[in-house]
Amino acid sequence: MSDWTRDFAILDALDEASRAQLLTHSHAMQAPAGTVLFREGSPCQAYLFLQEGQIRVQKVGENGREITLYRVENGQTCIVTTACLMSGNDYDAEGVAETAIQAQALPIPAFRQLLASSAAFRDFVFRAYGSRIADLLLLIEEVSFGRIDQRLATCLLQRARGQNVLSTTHQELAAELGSAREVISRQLKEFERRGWIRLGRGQLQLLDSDALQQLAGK
Amino acid sequence: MSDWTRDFAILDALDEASRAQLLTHSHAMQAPAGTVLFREGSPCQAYLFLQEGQIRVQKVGENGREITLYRVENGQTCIVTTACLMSGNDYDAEGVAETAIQAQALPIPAFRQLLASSAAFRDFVFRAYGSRIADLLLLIEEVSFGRIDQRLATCLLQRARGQNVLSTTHQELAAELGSAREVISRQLKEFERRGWIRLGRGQLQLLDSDALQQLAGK
DNA sequence: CCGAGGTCAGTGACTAGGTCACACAGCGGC
DNA sequence: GCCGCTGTGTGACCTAGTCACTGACCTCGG
Repeated sequence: MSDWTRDFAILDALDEASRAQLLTHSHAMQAPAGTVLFREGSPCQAYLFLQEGQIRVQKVGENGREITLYRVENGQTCIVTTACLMSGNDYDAEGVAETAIQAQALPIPAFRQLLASSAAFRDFVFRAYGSRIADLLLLIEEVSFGRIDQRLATCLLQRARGQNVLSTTHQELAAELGSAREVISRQLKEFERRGWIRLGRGQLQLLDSDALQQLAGK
Repeated sequence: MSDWTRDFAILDALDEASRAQLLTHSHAMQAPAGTVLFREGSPCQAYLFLQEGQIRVQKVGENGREITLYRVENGQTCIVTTACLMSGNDYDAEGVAETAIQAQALPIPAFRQLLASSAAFRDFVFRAYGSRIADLLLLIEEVSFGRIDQRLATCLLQRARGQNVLSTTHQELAAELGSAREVISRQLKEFERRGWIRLGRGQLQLLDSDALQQLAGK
């Protein structure tokens, strides 16, 4: 068994006994892209350390509209899972693997035990948890008070990550922002009219990132 | 010093040593109604057990619009505070005493120490924390996908708590829901037109709670 | 190669909700 | 009574979401 804990920078401070516990009690798991890892109402069984891939956590409304709450990436853990573990409630959001994923799962009893025995582990868990709450509050602020064009611009820049072509559908962007496909289509059309982007089926090219940046940062 | 820990049902399971620690390290504090307990950017210094009164935690947008995130009531603790304590970040929301409050404050070092030494204390903290996350997710869902008339109806019933007259302004209701005063005024007018409520300056009377209930529960 | 069916995007008409500007009513203090 | 403050009402306008429908492109099977 390789010592995957070394890949989690924040576990550096972990004492050797706790590290050993973590290694013996956790088990590797993987899932292909598209797997629904949990949905609303599922019970929560293990604490997850994500080693490879990306998980999108979202809320789905009755009318079918979706909104992405946050993403879990390499070396992170899932806050909703943590919340469920700690409160003992079922999941109240949905988690989907966006790419193939590779993770380590730590079952509840071992999780509780480690939480009790290791200050460093507690610190890791809490720090991750606390900073995600901040993200959720920010999301509430944006959804409540933000403009959709601004949020869309931000979203495009985030997804592009320096690249200037990104492959995605209007529907996906809408689900990301909790908006409707038509609204996104119209906004993108407007961006194109202004010469900021070029639209294509299933993809879109950034022509003027600076303009987007300026809109996003307003 | 009276043993206020007895007032917190969930602290029942606390062992005597931890209880004694809690008592010696915490100090009483109070504040009159309207006090701003913390705002965005304030550092967080203590874990709070609210003994008396009510705290509203809200986000304030740039344009001055507000939205209530949740309330802390008798015998509860403040999740954002917990999050800040655990992650070490500053507050990213604002807390206002809605009534005069009486609380016990537990400074960070003692908080961390108790978290380390007492499983029961950990359980208390986590359980409170986890269930509040669920509230936040629900709020995101409502703000993103919910209808304002429905949310307003729910809000009226909650505030009324069985009474049929409640004293509040349209502005306050708007701040509660993260909406605009005019929107709330118009909705209330519509409710009145339907004979569900009667409007008065600074107050409002519920005439047909059942109708509101039905709208709220749809 | 062609057509069927699926996915993706575009569009007009309409509704819900938020913004702005302003009028006016109730109410307390002088 | 008059002033000034707070709370409410309202019309015009704008942004965002909904609904219904069209057409473009893509793949796959015949």
